[in-house]
Amino acid sequence: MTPDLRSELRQQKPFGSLAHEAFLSVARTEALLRDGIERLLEPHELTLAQYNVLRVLRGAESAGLCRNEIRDRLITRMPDVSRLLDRMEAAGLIHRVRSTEDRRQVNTTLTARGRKLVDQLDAPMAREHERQFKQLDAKQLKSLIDLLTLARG
Amino acid sequence: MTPDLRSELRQQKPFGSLAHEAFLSVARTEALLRDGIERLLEPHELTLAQYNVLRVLRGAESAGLCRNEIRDRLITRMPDVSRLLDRMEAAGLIHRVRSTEDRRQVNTTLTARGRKLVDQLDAPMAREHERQFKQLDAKQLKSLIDLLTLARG
DNA sequence: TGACATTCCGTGTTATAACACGTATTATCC
DNA sequence: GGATAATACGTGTTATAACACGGAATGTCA
Repeated sequence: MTPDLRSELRQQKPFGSLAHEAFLSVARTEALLRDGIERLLEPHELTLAQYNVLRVLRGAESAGLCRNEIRDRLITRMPDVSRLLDRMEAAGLIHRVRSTEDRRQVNTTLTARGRKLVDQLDAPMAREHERQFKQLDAKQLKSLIDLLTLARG
Repeated sequence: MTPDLRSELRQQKPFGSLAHEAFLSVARTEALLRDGIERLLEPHELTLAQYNVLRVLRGAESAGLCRNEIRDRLITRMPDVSRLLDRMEAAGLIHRVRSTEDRRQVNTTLTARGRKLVDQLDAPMAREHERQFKQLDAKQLKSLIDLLTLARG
C-alpha cells in the first residue's frame, strides 16, 4: 500500500471532497515531478520555463515563432516572456529579429547552441520521465492521461 | 471528443512516450487548476502559498506549528517560509511566538482574523473544485487519485 | 484618408522565490 | 563538563515573476 496524500502532508483530517483531494493530488504530483526535472536542468543553468521555450522553438523548425506564439504554447501561464527571452538571448540560446511583414512582431529562432542543448537533453529527460512513472504500466498511463484530459474539459 | 494536449499546446509532433505525455498532462492540468484557485484568492489578497499555510495551521488547531513543520506540510517546496510568514504576520493572519521548550523554534498560530478568512473560503473553494472536476464522476475521481498516488510512489 | 481601436512588444516597478550564509540554541560524544 | 556537531531560524543578496503601462505598427470603418 502506497502512502496516501494525507500521510505525505501529515494531515490528520480527511479531505472535504473527492474533487478537493483530486486537486491536491494533482498539485502535489506536479510539484514532485517538477522538482525532478528541475534538478536535471540545473547543471545546464536552464529553468523549466527556458527549457519549455527551447522545446517550443524546436517544434517550430527554422521558421521560428513570435513572442505571443511562444507564450501560447507554454504549459504554464508566463506573463513576462520578453525578459525570459532576453535572458535566453544573452545566453546564446535563441536569436531574435524583427519581422519584416509585420514590424510589430519579433521572430525568435533557436541558435545552433540552443538546438544542440535541447537535443542533448532528450535522452536524460526521457529516462527521468520513465523513472517517474515506472509504477504505472501503459494502460494505467493512458488512463491517467485520459482522466486529466477529461478534467481540463 | 475533448481536445487533447497537443492541440491545446498547438504542438504538431506526437509525444515521445506515454510517460512524457503523462508528465505534460499533469503539469498542464495543475497550471489550469491553480489559475482558477488563484483567481479566487486574489480578491482576498492571498497567494496560494499563504492560503496553504492558513489551512495547515487550521489543521494544527490551537497548538500551532513551528516553521519547519509548516514547510513540511506544504504541497510545493518553499525554501523561504520565514518571509512568507513575515508577510502573513504583517497582514494580521498569524501570530508567532518563540517556543519556551526549545528556544530555537518559533511557534506559529492563526489569529482570529486568519481563522475567519480560511473558514470563509471553504465554501467557494469547494464550489471551485467541484466545478473544475465536474466532467469526472466519483469512480473516475477515485481512479485519478489512485493513479497519481501510485505515480508518487 | 483620417480618426480610432487593436495588436504586439518592451519596460518600470514592486513583490516574491531561490540560494547561501550566519547566529543562537540544543544534542551528542568523549 | 566541554568541545563538537546538528538543528532551527532569520537575513543579505540576486534572480525571476507579476502587474500595469506606454509606444510603435497595423487593422477598421466612416
